[in-house]
Amino acid sequence: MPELPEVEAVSRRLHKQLGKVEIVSAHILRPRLAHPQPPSHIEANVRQTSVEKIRRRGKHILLNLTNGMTLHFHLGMTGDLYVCDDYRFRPHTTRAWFELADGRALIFDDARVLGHVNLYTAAELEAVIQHLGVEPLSKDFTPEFLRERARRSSVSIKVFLMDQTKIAGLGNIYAAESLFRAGIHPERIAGKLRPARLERLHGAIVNVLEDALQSACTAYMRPGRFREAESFAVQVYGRERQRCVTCNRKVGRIQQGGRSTYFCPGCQT
DNA sequence: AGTCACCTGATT
DNA sequence: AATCAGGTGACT
Repeated sequence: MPELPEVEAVSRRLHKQLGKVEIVSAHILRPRLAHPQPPSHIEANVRQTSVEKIRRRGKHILLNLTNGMTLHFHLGMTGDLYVCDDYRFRPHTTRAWFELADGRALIFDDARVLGHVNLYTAAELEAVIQHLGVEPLSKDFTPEFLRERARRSSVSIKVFLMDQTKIAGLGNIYAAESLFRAGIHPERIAGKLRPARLERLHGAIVNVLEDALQSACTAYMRPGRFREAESFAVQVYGRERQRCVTCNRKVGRIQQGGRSTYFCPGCQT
């Protein structure tokens, strides 16, 4: 599920749903999620607080609590975070939940249990997120920034794009889609790309993320039905052996850093 | 810089 | 039964 656009949509939905309701209790059903903190640390310290502010940084969701601490979530591959109207009807894949004073519940739903939930002081939080790179939808993300960061990198551009310490929030799907839109082969070495190509890539990243954010927001705001027409239109991801939407050649798949990369051997050079 | 382990569920 | 998965950190 979640790369930057989906995580942003989850944050916005949460902002809408949550309001200033008191948290009555916390239940960490899978201790691994809170590792290395013991679940009791969260359970003991969130009760009788409420959420003051909701922020996103990269793929991380940060809930500032009224007691000065921050509830930190990372959704991993399959995580989702939302308010359920009745805590008694939480789904089977609920891995942590927070009972709210109005009878509702904040649910952390994560089939694969690869996500994280932690409770941090300001200093602890800083240590966790300080390594993150630029926000790609902020003013700080410029073609010059991308050029500077790519310059000394000897990894493939696909692996570079997924490095959270360089750009925070791109994952496997949108990295592949950005490279397709920019016409760049995923195995090109980041540091060897010419400025003009990096500039095109910069534009492609911003466009892909804006499109995907739009889609994610409309999709996530409707509980239940997902509207096909509004979902992000992938052009290469998951389309191995299907025809390229532009040149009609067959989309290929390779392995990079243990992940599948989809690309068009005709359009991406 | 590449591989693996962490988990579970959906799909082939 | 085997393979695949939108992530990340810890290992060679």
